[in-house]
Amino acid sequence: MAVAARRKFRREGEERRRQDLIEATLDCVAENGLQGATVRAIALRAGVTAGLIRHYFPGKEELLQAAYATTMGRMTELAKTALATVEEGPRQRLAAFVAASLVPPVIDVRTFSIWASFIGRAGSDPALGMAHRAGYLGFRDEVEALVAEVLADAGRQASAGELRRHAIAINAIIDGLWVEGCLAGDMFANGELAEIGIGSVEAMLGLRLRQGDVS
Amino acid sequence: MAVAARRKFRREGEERRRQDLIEATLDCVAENGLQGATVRAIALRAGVTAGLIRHYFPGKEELLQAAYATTMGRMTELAKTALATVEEGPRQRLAAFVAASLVPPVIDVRTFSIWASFIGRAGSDPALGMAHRAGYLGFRDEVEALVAEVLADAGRQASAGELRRHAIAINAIIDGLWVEGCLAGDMFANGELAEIGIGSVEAMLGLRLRQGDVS
DNA sequence: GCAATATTTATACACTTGCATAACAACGTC
DNA sequence: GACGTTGTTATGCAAGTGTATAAATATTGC
Repeated sequence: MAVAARRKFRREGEERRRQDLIEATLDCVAENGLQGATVRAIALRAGVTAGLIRHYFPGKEELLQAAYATTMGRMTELAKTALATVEEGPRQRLAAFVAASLVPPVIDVRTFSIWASFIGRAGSDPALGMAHRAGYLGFRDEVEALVAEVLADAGRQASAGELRRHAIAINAIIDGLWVEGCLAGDMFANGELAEIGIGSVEAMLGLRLRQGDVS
Repeated sequence: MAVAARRKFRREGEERRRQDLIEATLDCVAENGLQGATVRAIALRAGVTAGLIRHYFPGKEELLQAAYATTMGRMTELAKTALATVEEGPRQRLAAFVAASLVPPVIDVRTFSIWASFIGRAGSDPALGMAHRAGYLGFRDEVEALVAEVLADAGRQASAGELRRHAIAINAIIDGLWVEGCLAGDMFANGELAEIGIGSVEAMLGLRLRQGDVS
């Protein structure tokens, strides 16, 4: 009688397994929302059995939190990278920042699905709400600092209130274009969203960000 | 021996019950996401028993679709109402449109939670994706028509491409401010978002929308 | 090779899920 | 007031849920 053969397995490093589980979780969420992120579906995707999840996380809830924190971290990291790679003047840096936020890999359905799935519960889940707020404010402060540099570079002076308003508005247009780009990327030509984003920021600040660009 | 007394009930009209069930569904989704929208939770909130749901809808899926359609309809209806109530010139109408989108009841956590919960699955669920696209394009067309009127009123002429870009950008800033307002309304003063929105649109179009407003 | 360890699998359990069905009672009609 | 219609409740079921626990095996150090 063939005794049911036990499944072969390999022991992976702790950090590696954690990461795999988180990635599998994000895949599940992206495809079928939080509903689709069941321990069994996650385990299947990670190539392990369901029980293992509880060896690395106290429970499913903690795994989801870790997964959300991971995506948040990735998004802000991408934005900061875009900032760090441009060494030219403030205007080019702001333009690069806006543009980077409006092309892949920041524009991405998968990321958007995950973001929406989690953020939908930010209203009722205080922890999620705080996490979003922190991320948003961090992003906005970045924008505000950038705007301040740009205006200073142009020899203009802005009050704290003006700076704040500019940061809010610029942040909003990036967010709005990001959402649309993620949801209906095929409706826009390559680079069109970045173009519109930069153009809008220029209009709002009343100065050009791209030097050689005559249009 | 007290035989378990059967629950008293009233027969409501068909349309009334449908609407109640949809409303209960939206409440559940708003509070706990799609996960929270179980037939039992919905029924409890609607004041009926779970089985009744299947008397009015083929299944839970159809109830969710109906609920989503309802919110979509409400949002576009609110926008159109804002448009219809202003009879003055094109500029005032555009300003009113923007402002109406950035104050309650359009700015509302509950609506946002519902929107996010559903839209998160637009990437994988074709029906949802199409529904969003239709709604978005409808909204954008409205904006585009409005912008065309405004520019004409200002004696300016714009190519189709310019109009399209303006519509996309204005739509984006409304969306972006809407998201932030819903998620963190307490961070903004009353009317601040509307103010920022209108100001941004003015900057993008290069003309003022509010006549008497000297700031 | 061999034992010790703890990662991983397998199984079980209590609970929830959506749905099917049958019993019931509220309402309109005569 | 009796009566049939059907909106509504109650109950049951199979599948799926997260978690707890024990058994098994891959890996490490000797």
